[in-house]
Order: sequence, then C-alpha cells, then structure tokens
Amino acid sequence: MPNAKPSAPTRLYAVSPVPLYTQIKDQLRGRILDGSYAPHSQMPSESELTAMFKVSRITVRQALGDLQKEGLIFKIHGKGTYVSKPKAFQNLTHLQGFGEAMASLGYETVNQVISFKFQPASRAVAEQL
Amino acid sequence: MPNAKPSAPTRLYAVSPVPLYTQIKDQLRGRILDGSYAPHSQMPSESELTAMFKVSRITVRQALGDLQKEGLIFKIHGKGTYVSKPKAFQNLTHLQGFGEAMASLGYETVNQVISFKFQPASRAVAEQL
DNA sequence: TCACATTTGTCCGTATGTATC
DNA sequence: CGATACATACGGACAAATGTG
Repeated sequence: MPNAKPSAPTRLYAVSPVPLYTQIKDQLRGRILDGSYAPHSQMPSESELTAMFKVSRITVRQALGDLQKEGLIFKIHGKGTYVSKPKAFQNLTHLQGFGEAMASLGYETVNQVISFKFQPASRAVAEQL
Repeated sequence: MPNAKPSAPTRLYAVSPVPLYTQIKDQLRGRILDGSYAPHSQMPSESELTAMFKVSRITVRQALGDLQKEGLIFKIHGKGTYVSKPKAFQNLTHLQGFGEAMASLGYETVNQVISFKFQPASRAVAEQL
C-alpha cells in the first residue's frame, strides 16, 4: 500500500502543448522533492497512477521511466516503485564537466543516471533501505 | 533513404529469455560499432526496422531509445535517426568517478548521455554534421 | 509445494499530433 | 498540400518477480 496519497485529483490538461507524461513527471517530481513522497517510501503502483491521472499505463510508465533516469526513483520487479535516497539525487546534478564540453560544441547534454542495478539480489538490497 | 541495408533478414528469437528490444538493440549496436551503419548516416526508419525485425514499433522504439541513451544514435523529429559521431560515444564511457562512488554504495550505475538537444534550430545544427 | 494476488516487464495493434521536406 | 518520420497516447495481452496464504 502506497503512502502519502495526493490531496487533489491531480488535474492534467490534455490540450496543453506539454505532453501528458511530462505533466505527470513534473507533478511526481514535485511531490518527491517537497517530501510528499518520502525517501525510501513506495510510490503508488502504476495502476494506481493510471487511475489518479486518468491516463493509460504507457503514459505513466514513460513518466516513471524518466524519473528513474533522473535518479529520483527506482523500481523493483514484482515489488513496486520507490523513492530514492535524497543523497543520491542531490549529487546527480553535479556531474558537470562533460556537459560543459558538449555545450561548447553546440549541444546541450542531459547527463543523468539511468538505472540502479542491484548487484547480488534485488530483494536483499531493497530490504536494507 | 537509409544506407547500409542488412545482409540477412536479421533473425530474432522470440523464445529467448532476452527481450526482443534487447536483441534488436544489440544487433543495431553491433552494426554501428563495426561500421555497417556509418557515423552521420541515417539509420533505417522505425517502420523499416519493424519490417526488418518483424516486431512492433514500440519494440523498435525501445531499442532505439536505449541506443540514444547510450549516445550511439540521435533522433531528429520529422527527419530520422542518425548514427552519432564516433568521437561522441567514445567519450561516453569515461564519465567515471561518480559511478565508482555509487558502486561502493552497493549500486551499479549506468551513467550515460540521454539526449542531445539542439539549441537554436535542430535543422541548422543537424546539417552541420 | 502449490495457488493466488499484486506489481513491474515486455509486446502488440492502433490512432493522432507534429516536424521536415 | 502531401509524403515521410518521429512523438504521444490509448487499448489490451501475457510473462516474470514478489509476497502471502
């Protein structure tokens, strides 16, 4: 059972030029950063999120996948989605150096941690959170 | 029109424990690294890849999305998918420091460039490749 | 061992929007 | 305007991992 259920029906705007998964991503990110979704706590399941936001599971998964790439959350197959340790995603924005080099080349790089892979047993490590 | 068409029908194994998008990803990566898909050349379109591998477009997109995260390819909306400059993805594996720190925490991090965002006009920059 | 529910992972078909040419 | 190509979004289905009984 997930904790910290949202207070509002979490209104989205389908007509907006910004994609639904981006809106969902931003809302979830906000709740993680402001503590509504506490570190190490379990996020609402994908089916719950589809109900909360009235969107399809694909859209939810895209938002969650992006947040995972940002390092804010991680998933465990068969268990659920969890909020990362704050320490982890505080460091994520400090990977500079490469990005600046690319910027000088005319690119804007988005350099982020994509996934946390649990080495020995995903369950064993997860329980130590 | 893409160049460097594959020699074989590119056989995949649906029964394999390794996901289809992973098999596709590995095959495409191989052709990029061995030069079958040359740097700056256009990859086959998503619809062509669905035909080549006999899979759905979602599966193709997942493979291409992963390769883009690896920095091997990049996409331009409305134009196509292109092979990155070799120099670009040679440097990608040298972002260490953070990854090693995370490893000591019990994580295995996959630290990669996720996207190349073209600043002023995507077309203008793309033409300079 | 087995069955079952829950949750994430993979995969398909389809439709529509947007950018490029 | 039309053709091509990638982006977004929906629906559904089944598999695999986990936890519980």
